Amino acid sequence: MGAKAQSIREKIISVADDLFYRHGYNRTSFSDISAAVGISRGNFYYHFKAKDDILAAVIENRIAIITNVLQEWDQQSHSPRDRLFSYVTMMESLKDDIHRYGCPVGSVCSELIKLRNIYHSNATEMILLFRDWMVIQFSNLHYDEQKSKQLAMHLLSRTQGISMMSHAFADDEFLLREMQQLKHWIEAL
Amino acid sequence: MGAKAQSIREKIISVADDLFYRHGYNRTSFSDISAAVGISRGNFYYHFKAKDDILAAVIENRIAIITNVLQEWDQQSHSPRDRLFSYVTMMESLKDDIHRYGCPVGSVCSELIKLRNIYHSNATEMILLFRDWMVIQFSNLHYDEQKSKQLAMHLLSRTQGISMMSHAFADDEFLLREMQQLKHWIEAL
DNA sequence: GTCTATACGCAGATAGAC
DNA sequence: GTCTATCTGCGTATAGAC
Repeated sequence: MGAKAQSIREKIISVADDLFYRHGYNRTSFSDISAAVGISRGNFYYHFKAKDDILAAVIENRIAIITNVLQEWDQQSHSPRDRLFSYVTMMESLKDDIHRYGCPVGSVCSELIKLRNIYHSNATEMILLFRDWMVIQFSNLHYDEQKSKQLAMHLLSRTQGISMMSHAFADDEFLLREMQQLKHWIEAL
Repeated sequence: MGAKAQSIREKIISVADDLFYRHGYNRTSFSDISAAVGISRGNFYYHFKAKDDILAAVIENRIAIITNVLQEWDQQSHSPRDRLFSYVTMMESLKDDIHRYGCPVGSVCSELIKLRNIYHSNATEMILLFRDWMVIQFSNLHYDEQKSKQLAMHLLSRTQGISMMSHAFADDEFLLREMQQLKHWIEAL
């Protein structure tokens, strides 16, 4: 960490992450990744034995990033409501990307589940990071464990649905309007 | 219509529809479809020139089916609320399939958008059939056109999110609980 | 109409030179 | 470590026999 330049391996991961998100895992070939990184296809296998290995590294990397973000939100605010607001605010700030490519977490998960990829459970684990974090926030709002879990699943399904519809249709106002509703929902809890 | 036996063409369409839904468009090969239909791969091209042609036919077929369903709901009830209930009830009855394979409409749409498939707009048209029908129901509940459209998009995004989360996680109660909430939401309109 | 045989291209993966 | 050359398998698509 703190290195001036990314290692090749790190560069592959960040490029692959971007391409997996924008084009999907299946549509992203070794040629695509190696061309974007600026290395030959053959060189690839020095760093990763197989395509799934890159996927595993990408997911691992994302899990680390998500974990860090959740910690930051915890530090930035001690009110459960404000923390939940941070999540919604993040989704708002991603609105252009979501509109173009879908939810960064959800779209990859959906694809991997359908592909029956061996790492699909690693992918869904990303969502579970958010869910478990949300459960804590709702618990701190004095809901019991069962209810907190239900509320977390509800909030996640809301944002997933909003992302999907925003991705499928060109309605600029839609995402922001729905996120505003979610903020009111959080306030009223 | 009313034929005792499906034509080969019709059988290909219904088999392809099923496989596209359960395994996704990309993962479904000509071999898969022809094996399921019981014909040779070569024979395939007598009925459809290319894979995209089957997709187009599948979507066209679905659009016809959806149109019929919406008409049925219109005939079965004259109350806008009851009609909207029909939609939610349908989603409830599909809960096992949704859990296993995702929303029959949404999952294919999401995939085709990501694939940048030329027929992705035909696919999203399926969702628009539902949306426009919902807009009529909300209008009949005396909402203005803009608000009706927003409510329709809201309802669709809710069901899409519920489908996605139900598909991603093995929570049997989740879908039914959320659909119940949607019914309350419709009642309170 | 339905079949078999085959062409073609692409993506994943390997071997070996440098 | 990075490259070029090459292999293999699969999926789409075509040709032509029956």
